Amino acid sequence: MSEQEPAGVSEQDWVLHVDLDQFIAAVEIARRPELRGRPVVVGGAGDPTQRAVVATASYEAREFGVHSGMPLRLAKKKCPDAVFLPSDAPAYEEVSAHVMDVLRELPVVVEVIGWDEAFLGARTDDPEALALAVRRAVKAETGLECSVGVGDNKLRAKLATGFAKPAGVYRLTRENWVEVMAGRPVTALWGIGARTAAKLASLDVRTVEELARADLDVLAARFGPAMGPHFRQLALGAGDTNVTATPWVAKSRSRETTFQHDLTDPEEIREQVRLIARRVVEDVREEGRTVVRVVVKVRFVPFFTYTRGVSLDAETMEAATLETEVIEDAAVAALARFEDTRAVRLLGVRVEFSGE
DNA sequence: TCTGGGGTCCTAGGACCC
DNA sequence: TCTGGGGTCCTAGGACCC
Repeated sequence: MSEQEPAGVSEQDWVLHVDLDQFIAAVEIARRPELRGRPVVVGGAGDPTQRAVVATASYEAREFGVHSGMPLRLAKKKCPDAVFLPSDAPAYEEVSAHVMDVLRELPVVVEVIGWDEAFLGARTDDPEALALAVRRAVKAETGLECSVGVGDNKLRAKLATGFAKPAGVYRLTRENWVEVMAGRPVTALWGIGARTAAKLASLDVRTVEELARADLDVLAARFGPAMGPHFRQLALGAGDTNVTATPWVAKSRSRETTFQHDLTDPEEIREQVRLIARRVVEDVREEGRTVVRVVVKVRFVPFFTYTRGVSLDAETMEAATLETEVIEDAAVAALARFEDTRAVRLLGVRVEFSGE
């Protein structure tokens, strides 16, 4: 008893990544139990004849090849018997907030990174036990299943969750990184998508292992001084370990609309931009932040997307915080910088805030 | 695969300055 | 006016993520 307890000697810092399983579909099924076991597809207004895409498909719908980002029309073709539901953002936000509160009850630092995802920072000698405690608490308090990745940094924890799904726990660290990841395609990494993968393939780099061995100068020449070396770091499994509970502050806020029918009348296009600008102003009015720039996005038929922006001078900025019309006028001024007369399928307005 | 909506970060090129 | 070299800021586009 005289010996001092070697407190903390066997403990180390861990990053856990929690991801709710088929979150949006799960929320819908929770409030309509009769949907359990059926293919459920949530997205847009819930009408598969409209221009919209899948937000989330239930596991049953995924069996038919339906997945996030797929046009509803195509989802309907692949799975005619699926139940199509409209996306109900406020409902998901509410459930999400509840889940995050449950996580904050645990002895961890919670960093929210999306509706259905969070990193947890913890000091423990048994991260799997903690992960199971997370799963039990979320299930008990919200009825939702989640998967938990255990890692020695954020990248590995995030990727581990993919192997944990559904409703499981998986550990990915420097110990098993090579064994698990080396042979996988580079798109398995968080931050490398199809475009980058295609460019890498032209350098004869296709797997994680090949990227880890790739020449730094070649990568830098192809992808720039920051991204090139960054990609190789990803392939080595290197990543940030800092989990912070500091609330996220948006740098910009936007709204955009894809029209069911293309717009061709310039007057109507201006009116729609004003309407969208007003919606953005409503979103941000309460926050009282200084808007420094207003950017309009136009997607012409068939799918050419451009942006034009106007920066506000000091005087206008001051007025903008008080007068919604100032933002509207700025948006119309930005729109006027487009010279195209092609039909428009999407309009968007984004406001950027000052750095303070 | 006729391709949503809301965000972030990086890069390239031009303007401008010394 | 045949014309360097650097630094910084701004803008638009691209890529990625959920």
